[in-house]
Amino acid sequence: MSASLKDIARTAQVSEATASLALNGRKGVNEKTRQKVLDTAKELGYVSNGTARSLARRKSGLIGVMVPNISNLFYSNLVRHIERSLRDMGYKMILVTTESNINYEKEMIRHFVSFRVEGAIIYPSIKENEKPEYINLLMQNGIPMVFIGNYYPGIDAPHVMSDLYKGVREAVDYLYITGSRHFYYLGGCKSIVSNQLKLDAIRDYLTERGLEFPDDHYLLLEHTRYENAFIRMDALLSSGKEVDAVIAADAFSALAVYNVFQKHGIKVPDKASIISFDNLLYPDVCVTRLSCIEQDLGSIVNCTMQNLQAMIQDGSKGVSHLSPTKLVLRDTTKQYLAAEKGYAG
Amino acid sequence: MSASLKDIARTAQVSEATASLALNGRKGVNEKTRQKVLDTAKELGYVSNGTARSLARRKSGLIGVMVPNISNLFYSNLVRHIERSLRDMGYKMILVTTESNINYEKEMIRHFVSFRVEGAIIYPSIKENEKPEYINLLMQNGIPMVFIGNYYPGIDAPHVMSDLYKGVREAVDYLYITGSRHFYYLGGCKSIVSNQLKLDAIRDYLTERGLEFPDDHYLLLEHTRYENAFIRMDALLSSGKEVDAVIAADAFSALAVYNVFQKHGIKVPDKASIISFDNLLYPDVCVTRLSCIEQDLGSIVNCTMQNLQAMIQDGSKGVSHLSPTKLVLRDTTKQYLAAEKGYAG
DNA sequence: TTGTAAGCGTTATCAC
DNA sequence: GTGATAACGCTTACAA
Repeated sequence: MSASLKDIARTAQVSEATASLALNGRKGVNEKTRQKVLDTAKELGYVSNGTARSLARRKSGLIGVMVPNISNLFYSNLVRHIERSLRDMGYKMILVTTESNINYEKEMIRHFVSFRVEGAIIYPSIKENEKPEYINLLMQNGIPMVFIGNYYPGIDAPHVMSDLYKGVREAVDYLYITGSRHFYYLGGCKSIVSNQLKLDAIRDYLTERGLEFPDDHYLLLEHTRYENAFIRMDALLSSGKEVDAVIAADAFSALAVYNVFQKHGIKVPDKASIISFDNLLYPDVCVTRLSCIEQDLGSIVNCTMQNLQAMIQDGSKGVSHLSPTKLVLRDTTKQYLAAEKGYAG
Repeated sequence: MSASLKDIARTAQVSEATASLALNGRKGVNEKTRQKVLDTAKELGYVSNGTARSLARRKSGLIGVMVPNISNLFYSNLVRHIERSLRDMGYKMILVTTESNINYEKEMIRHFVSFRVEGAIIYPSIKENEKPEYINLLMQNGIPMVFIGNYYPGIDAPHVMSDLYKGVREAVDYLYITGSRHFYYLGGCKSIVSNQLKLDAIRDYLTERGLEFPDDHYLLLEHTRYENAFIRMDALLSSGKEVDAVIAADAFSALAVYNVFQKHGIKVPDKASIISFDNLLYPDVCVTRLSCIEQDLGSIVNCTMQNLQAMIQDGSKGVSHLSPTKLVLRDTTKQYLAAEKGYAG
């Protein structure tokens, strides 16, 4: 069906070996023969068989990238950054998604191993993942991996992510200074490290100020999305609870919160403030211009890549890294002190 | 480094052949030997080498999927649908993006061929693509392909996409009936079929009604996104042009248009209507609840998959299909006649 | 039921 | 510079 090296060799009247050398631009082959080989290759529409090459070279030129899904702007932007780096580095990407399903995640790890990726970048998202040891399959097969955005405790691999604890503390500090006292957090399961870090940051800060952060101020969102957030928040306000600060794990739930405040006649930011994560939606298309904790995808990806490259080349262990976040203040937080603290608008 | 079939064979004291048969669940192998093989495989942490398997079987189990990018909700949703189907069908997906760069697109086609994908699903996005023949590389290598969402004229492959012409006509009809006379279209380059279809639909309808649709009523957006749309629209209104109907190629530019109308004190939908494509953003998080032409991703993907499967199995040619769109009326169009025409809110 | 051996399409190590 | 030839790790006739 498709032309093989053998076909080229036969047509160009050289051995397969020379044909291979010529096609791979190796030195030590007569310029004329090279030209002949290249010409017949083009003529026959030859495309080298990557499968066979991977096998022979014991190198696939592939990097596995695993994210929960790509219909989420955060992940898709992350992937875009990764893809660009990978292109620059001369790798091809194998992108897979897990839908936060542990069986898919396991399957995809095997997929990576099966195709002998040279490295793996993994965004972990399985909650209550008691035994994430299946991840070790990579290392057992000599495949370097780095966690991005999050990590599974107990797995001996470096992680590169935002300094969420610090970022949330900074946000809580700003909210506290501007008068908020009744804090709520809307987000995912705390068995996931990133959520735990955010909760800890809130609780620690408030505790230091002699305030409480009761368990029921943590609204667990199964899918941290609009409807769910709206319903939970609406119920909360209808029950008469006082709430003047909400930190939401994503923009859609934050906007849901805003709409609920509107519905209940609570002025934002006068009576209540909202801070969300990420800064990926055009602020001007939204019902309100959200204040948010922006993550530096570029730096996260850069650091991940450096790690991975070092691990692949030197066989080094790699080193975890926390990337600073940036508090972006817009219309869902009070303006008080904004200038002095140096927060960007 | 990683255990191979040979290792298993040696440890389990059988030949490689039997080990292979056992691992692949083939019949004709003693239950005891099978168990022994399976056990040692698990023990050694064996993962079969997909590269070698592809080579030996002359089948990769891979389907190539190519989209312009994944940071766009339309594409990422499309991919999510595709991925699910592929999983059900037992294929693995190789997802690549082109950033609408013709060199990347060519490179990725070769990538597909190189790894001998069993089929390819391609969302074409290169404008002014004079010579899209490089796409034929797939067919030349016996790889069935189907265009999704759009197509390159002149390439002999089926396409599955929305019936954009009909969808836009329906929208224009609604706008006309509700009083609009000065139509504008904001979107991508008309060298791309999908844009051409939309423009034709508008022009044809208006011509039939004895109205004009001058060339400068088509605002070409390089990247059909917020800022660009805002600037163009703002300039237009500032120049004093009358505009009472805008069809925008995506939600972000539609929302930009809305903001521009607001800025100029033009009431939407009283004085001007806006209809965008896609229905992927929660309407309630936006500055206004957009009316839109919704595409049926599910049906597009289903049809694509059926085509591809038939082409792979029977070697059939595949057949193009246009999937109906749905006009969703919300707050950027007048309510007149909405009920009678049976349009959903 | 099991083993032998010939591929699959490359690359890499040698001689020549 | 070039050409045999042996890997690479698996599948699959065909024998045994």
